[in-house]
Amino acid sequence: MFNPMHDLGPRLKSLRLASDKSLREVARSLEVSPSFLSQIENGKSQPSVATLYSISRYLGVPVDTLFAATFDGANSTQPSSTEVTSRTAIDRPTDAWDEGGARISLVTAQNRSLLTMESGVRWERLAATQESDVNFMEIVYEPGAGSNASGELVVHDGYEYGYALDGEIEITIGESVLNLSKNQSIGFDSSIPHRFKNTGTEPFRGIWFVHGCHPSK
Amino acid sequence: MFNPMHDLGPRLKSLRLASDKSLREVARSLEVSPSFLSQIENGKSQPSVATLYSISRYLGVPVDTLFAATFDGANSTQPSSTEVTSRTAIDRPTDAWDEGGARISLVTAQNRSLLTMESGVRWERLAATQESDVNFMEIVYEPGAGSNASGELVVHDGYEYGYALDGEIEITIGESVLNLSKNQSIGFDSSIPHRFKNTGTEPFRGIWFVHGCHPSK
DNA sequence: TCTTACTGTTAACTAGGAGCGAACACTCCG
DNA sequence: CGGAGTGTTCGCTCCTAGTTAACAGTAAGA
Repeated sequence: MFNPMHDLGPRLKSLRLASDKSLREVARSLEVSPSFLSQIENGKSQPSVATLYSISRYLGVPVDTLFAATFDGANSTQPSSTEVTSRTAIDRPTDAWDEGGARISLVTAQNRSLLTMESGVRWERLAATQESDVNFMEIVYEPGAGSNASGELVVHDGYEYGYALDGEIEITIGESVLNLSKNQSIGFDSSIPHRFKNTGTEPFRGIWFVHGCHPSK
Repeated sequence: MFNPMHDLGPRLKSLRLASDKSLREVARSLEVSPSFLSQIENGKSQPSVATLYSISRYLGVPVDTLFAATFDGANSTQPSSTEVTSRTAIDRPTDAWDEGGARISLVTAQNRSLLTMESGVRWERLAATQESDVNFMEIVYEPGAGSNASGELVVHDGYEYGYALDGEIEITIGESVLNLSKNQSIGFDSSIPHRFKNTGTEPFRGIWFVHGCHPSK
């Protein structure tokens, strides 16, 4: 299980050193004891929320940046050890449909192109334009359904954007696992290994936008 | 002395309510007792840093936005607490917001950046990623509102994609005038002169995706 | 009406750790 | 040799994070 705190102390320490402040100096300003500050920096103790807040404010750093994997920070989540998946199923939505070719494309619920996967995942194309490396679609994940059966993470070029219409879905991106629920939206760099899984009891429905951004094309 | 925590509970509560979750449901997911969560929400108790972190991650909100006064300084991470801007008119949504810069960006109804135009048009940013020429947003056109007051057609680079959530909107693209209504979607080449206008009696709400595709950047 | 299953809230309690002071070992300077 | 910095560790106290249990209220059946 991932612990967001395991790196907090060292980060605080390096921040303090970077601003060239002594431990006692900081302690005095924050009205805590030097010993306690030391314990925090060495992970031997953990501050209360109020203390953490005052420390981070003193150091001029948003609290979120102090956590190991902040989902909205500019953190360097690397592909690292994650192996790339097999291409049996369709990893890249961009490959899913033939080119549309229209300059304008209006789609109703009735005339959508439908793509059903065996795993309880459905994609319905929401627009068919000339752009080949773009996919605008409604996706449905039945309860228990996941990006791919094996549960591996997926990597591809470009960016991905989603908006949740109904239900809830668990999204794993790099180190972070987060839940997207109704009216929430997300955007992320698809080169970070990711996976979706509906862990709930009702179907998840969302508007999805995936584009490959290959300027050379 | 200013206490950053004095408003934390209510904020958590409103966020939970907004995502339509029961107190017990959240408590179960976070593996804390419902009673404790209630105490936190009512300011009768304060969470540990770890608990606060898991709560905020569960609700999809950066920790910093939970504090009453996010400190000033150039390094405030996120759009955080809905900043309201008002500008005369912006033709190209791509120019609307500053760069977000995150590789992953989760946005809830509460922490969206909001952009209000006087003409009854509202844009709420749904994701702030590193991509500069991309905009993923929820747009609202009040009855009678149009792309711009004068009713001129707009031209810009790239493509535009939309999905109608509520209401109906009249879209003029080149020679064609078409109506987009609930659950319908559209995609078109933005270099064709276009214009939106809500000719109905109820507000139009939609998910919009605009990208400029300027490889030269 | 009387259950059953939710909702959120409060009281009483406990165990663990937030935070302290004091002593520690070290370096640099006069 | 002081003294004045630096950061670290030990042992303790007391507060509070987090618990269980009971509470009151509402909505849906039977």
